[in-house]
Amino acid sequence: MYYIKKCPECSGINLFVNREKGEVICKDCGLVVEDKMVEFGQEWREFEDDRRSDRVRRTGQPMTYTQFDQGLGTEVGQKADLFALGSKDRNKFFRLRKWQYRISTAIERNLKLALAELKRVSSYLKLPKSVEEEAAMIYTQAVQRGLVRGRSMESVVSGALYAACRRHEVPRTLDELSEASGIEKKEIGRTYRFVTRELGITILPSNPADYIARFASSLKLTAETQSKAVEILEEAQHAELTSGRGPTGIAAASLYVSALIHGEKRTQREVADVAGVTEVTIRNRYKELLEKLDLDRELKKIKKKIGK
DNA sequence: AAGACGAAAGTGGTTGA
DNA sequence: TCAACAACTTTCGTCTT
Repeated sequence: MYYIKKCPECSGINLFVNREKGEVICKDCGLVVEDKMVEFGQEWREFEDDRRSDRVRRTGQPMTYTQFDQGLGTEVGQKADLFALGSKDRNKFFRLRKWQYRISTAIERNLKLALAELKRVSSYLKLPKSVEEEAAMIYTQAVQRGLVRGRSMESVVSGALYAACRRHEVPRTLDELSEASGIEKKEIGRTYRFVTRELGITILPSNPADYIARFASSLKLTAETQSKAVEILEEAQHAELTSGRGPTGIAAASLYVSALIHGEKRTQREVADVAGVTEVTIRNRYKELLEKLDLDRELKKIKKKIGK
């Protein structure tokens, strides 16, 4: 086996190996560099001529939520079963099958459409397969619990994706989801909260550090600046400047300061744009950072250097 | 002229009575 | 269910480079 050191897509250095899923993910751009290294976690094999149903159900694997019926279908009987029934039971049989058909086709139709949309948005954002899979699972559960009723399918898809991103620590901002899906930001936020609450999905508060790599690369900042930003961030967390604040704002401010220190100045506007916050927020965080962590020293040093 | 800074008013969400 | 509240945004005027 060989090791990839740089992301072929964006040349980022933040490659992340997920052993369970057998994936290498670039944390900068979300590209799945290699997702078929080894198929971990799968004990299912094609054995000679077992009947399909036996095989499928022995372990329940492989099962994928990105297929509309998860690779498992349920049917009420086959035509052949009819011959075994009397006429009373035959009516019952037809009724049941009709209901089954109605319910399952409604859900399946919905899932087919929704999963197509989900894949579209996911590939637009270059999300790793594992995230897509998780989002599909969340969506499927949402449909089965009837949570889509009264909401647009697309918004639930976006909400599921957003939740999946958070859980996999490759967060995208609501703005990015919004751009990719064409759904309003607040709508995505609303359904996201609703769905996670109803399904009892717990989401850790997102860590600002997860955003740093991506923001830094779209601002074309060096690796040193990036790691300095992470340091600043950690200090900030230690000084309890982070709780209750929007993670993107903090990530943006850390990057801004770090860029100043390393003489790679970016304007507040540039940083604000990639982070999806306003300059004002950056200023506020920035001010707090300067007050609490005496970064003044470092900044003054830099100023002197430039002054020469 | 562009960027940085800060004040003031508005928005949407959370919380606690 | 409503009001208070904190974070964040929008807008705009002023200062700095």
